[in-house]
Amino acid sequence: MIRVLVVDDHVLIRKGIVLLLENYIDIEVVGEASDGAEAITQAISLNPDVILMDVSIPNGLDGFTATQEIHKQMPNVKIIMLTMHNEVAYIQKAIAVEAHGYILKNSQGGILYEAIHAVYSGRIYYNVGIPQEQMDKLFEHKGHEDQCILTVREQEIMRLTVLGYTNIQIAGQLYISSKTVENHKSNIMQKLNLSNKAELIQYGLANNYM
Amino acid sequence: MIRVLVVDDHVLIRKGIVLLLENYIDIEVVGEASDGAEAITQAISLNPDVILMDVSIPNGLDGFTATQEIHKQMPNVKIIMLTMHNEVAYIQKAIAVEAHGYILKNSQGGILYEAIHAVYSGRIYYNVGIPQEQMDKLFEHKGHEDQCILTVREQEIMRLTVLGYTNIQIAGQLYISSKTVENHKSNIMQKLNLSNKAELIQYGLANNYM
DNA sequence: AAGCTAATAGTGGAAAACCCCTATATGTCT
DNA sequence: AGACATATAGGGGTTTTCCACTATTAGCTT
Repeated sequence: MIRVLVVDDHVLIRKGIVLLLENYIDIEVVGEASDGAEAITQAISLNPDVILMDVSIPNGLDGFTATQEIHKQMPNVKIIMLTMHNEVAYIQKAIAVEAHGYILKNSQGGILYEAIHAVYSGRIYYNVGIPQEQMDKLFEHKGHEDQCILTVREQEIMRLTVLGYTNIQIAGQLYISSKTVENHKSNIMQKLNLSNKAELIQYGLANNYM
Repeated sequence: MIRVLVVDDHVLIRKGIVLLLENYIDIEVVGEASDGAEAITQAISLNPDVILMDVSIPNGLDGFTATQEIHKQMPNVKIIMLTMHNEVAYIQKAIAVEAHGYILKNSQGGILYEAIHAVYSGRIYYNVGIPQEQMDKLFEHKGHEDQCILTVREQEIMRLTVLGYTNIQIAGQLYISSKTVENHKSNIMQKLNLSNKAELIQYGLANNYM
């Protein structure tokens, strides 16, 4: 019997997942939590085998941070990140906090079951919509890329880009050349493994560069 | 027996909702759809009593637009918007497209059941986290909505623009020409008296077009 | 029937962004 | 001293936006 804790702030979704898991006789949902803090206390008191952790839970403590914290306190618990985003930045973060699994909310129910069994057996299970070779790279870069932090200048560029300013406008505000702005942008994209402007913007929005 | 169609792009969530509804003997889930276009075809072929419609479904045709379209073709079908956002802008949109219900994904399961019964009986059921008086105002302003001067299409363009997509990407998502996207953008700028893209983006961000 | 709005699509030229490079100055760490 | 990171800037070519127009169709309203 695999004992599972389900963490998601949306009651409907949480209940749905719980019902889904009830179909499997070898899985038992032992608890639910709706935010990061609750996830941590529940993890400690229930000592589950596997935690299904939504990424975007509210109240400051997001799924990644909660995962890090739980890892520290209970190194044997396996954690699967559950998210709607299959963007590289999110996957990278999941790898950084050493989540054992990562699956999308638009996976089939069976995937969820597979993932739980995989991480329970000590395997890594990332079911994402990007090619395997790119995944390999992400895992390789894990060690020497502690947090993939942008420099102060890059953060400024990110912020102004999210706000819709053109390279020339940004250059004007920072008293530099628009070519330099271009370079910063492409450095940012490389660092974060983003492949186009939309991903850059959406990363910026998701990370409050506004 | 109330016949329900469930529309959500995330399989896990959709299956969860279906399982949740299976607990009620007077409700039957007759179909599922994962995007706006599918929702419309399913609605026509299945003729459900109630549609549970996620707001943020992909492929251009969002839940609001799909709702409008279904209203046109099948005026007797009741539609409940299902969303994670309790922001006024979304509620306003729901009222504008005359959705019969609006509930948050972090409602209890019972709320879902209540909402389905309410709209099936011809009532309006908005379960949102804002005070009643503000809701009343929103409903009052429905007719003479001087506030939201953007058309539904323009709102879509605005949203995708804020998210950083290029004209060509937006065109691809909405199955129109990039020239049309350009025109919508310039119409938006004229309507809102904005003079460049940065102002457009910042207006969009401030008004939750994300 | 005439007028209006929304949505669609086009032309053509100027401006800007994007992409792949190279390059320099200035730090800091080992 | 050498390696590395950061911030700066440019060349040159391709793609995309931006802008100011025109135009057509469908669906309303008066």
